[in-house]
Amino acid sequence: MSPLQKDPAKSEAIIRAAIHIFARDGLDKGKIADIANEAGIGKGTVYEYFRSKDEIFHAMGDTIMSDMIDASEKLYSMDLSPHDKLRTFMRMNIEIIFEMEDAMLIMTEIWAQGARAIKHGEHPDTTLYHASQSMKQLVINILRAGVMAQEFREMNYDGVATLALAFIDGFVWQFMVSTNRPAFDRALAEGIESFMKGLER
Amino acid sequence: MSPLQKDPAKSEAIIRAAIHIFARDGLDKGKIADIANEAGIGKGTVYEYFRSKDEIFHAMGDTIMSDMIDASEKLYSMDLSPHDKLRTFMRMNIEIIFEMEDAMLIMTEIWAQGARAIKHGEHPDTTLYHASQSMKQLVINILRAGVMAQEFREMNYDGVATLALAFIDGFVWQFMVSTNRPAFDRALAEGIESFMKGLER
DNA sequence: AAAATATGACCGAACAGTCGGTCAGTCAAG
DNA sequence: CTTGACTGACCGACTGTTCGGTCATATTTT
Repeated sequence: MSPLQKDPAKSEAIIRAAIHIFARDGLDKGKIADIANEAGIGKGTVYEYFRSKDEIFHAMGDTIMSDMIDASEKLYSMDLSPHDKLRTFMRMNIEIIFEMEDAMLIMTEIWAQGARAIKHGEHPDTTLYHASQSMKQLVINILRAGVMAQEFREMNYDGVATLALAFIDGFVWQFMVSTNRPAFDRALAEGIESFMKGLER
Repeated sequence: MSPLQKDPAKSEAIIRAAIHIFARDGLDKGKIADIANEAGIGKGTVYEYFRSKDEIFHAMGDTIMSDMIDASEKLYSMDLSPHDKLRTFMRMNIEIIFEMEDAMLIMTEIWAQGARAIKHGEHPDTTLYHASQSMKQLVINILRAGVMAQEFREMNYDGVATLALAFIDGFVWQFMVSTNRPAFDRALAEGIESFMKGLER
């Protein structure tokens, strides 16, 4: 289950290649052969580092999510008023996700798989679940600080945090099929303002 | 390209079966044989009605999107104040999408495919594109009426409409991996209130 | 130092399972 | 008898995984 040992640099190269290939071709259509090729190694070698295609999915998901959480936590620890922190958090999160274009497409598929697993009564991928919980907690902390500081109105924290995350997800989502970048930027600015306005006292 | 003729009832049965099977197993893993079986016909007969698996995807996408737009337009034509109409529109849209659980999972994959197509410089599935445009237009119409009636503040319509749709998408999205229905309902109520508050004059 | 030996990372040809799509034949209707 | 809807056994392309063998490097022996 845990990644096999050997050269960790090669293991990373495989993950990097996998992210590129799977984003381009999809989780099912992406071929191990192409990943090996992109990583500059033989097909057989991939199996020296990962037991199966599925294990690559998981390792890839872990990498992506921890990158995302790291970036969020960096934002979170910036020294800003709750108001500015939340505004920045949302804008930058969207931009980070957007820059990780490849990762974004993969997360979409993994998320869909998770939803399917839940429908089947199975356990969803726990990495994904924990990541989204920890993102929500970050937002709740900002909101709570804002209410303390009397910058925001009283609110149901969980509800507003869900709104904020829904907003982030949804915007990225919409963006994926948007070809008009300037219009998107304007929409984002207005969207954030409108959201912030809903938090005023 | 257009669906072959013959018995239209059977054609619909195939689409219905396809929606169920593809939602359960994913677009790639879903087997034609299973669809045929679920529709109560032989595998070969499927190919009397559709030329390929891909043509089934398209027909299925068309069916789902037109169902969704029909439902939205019904909401849109209700006789309510802009304020109530928007609130209702958002809540009911989320509930509609949520009830079409199978469709939701399929749309996710089709959307991801569209995003991939755009990245490749190809044309995305036009059905999806037009559908999302027409949803946005519906929201813009409501917003504009609200500003006319002095119920809403002045705003950038496109931006706020994008926010509203992002909110709907994102909420559904979050919900797909949520197992706690009551908490979700509370979050939804708070989310909508917060959103509406952002539109006040 | 040089030769002999051992190690294990690396490789890609071959294998085996899976499905989308085909088609020769069956069957029912007119 | 003719037509055409229907069927499922079959084909072949595709690709995840395996595995026997290669080779660069490290270690031991002489």
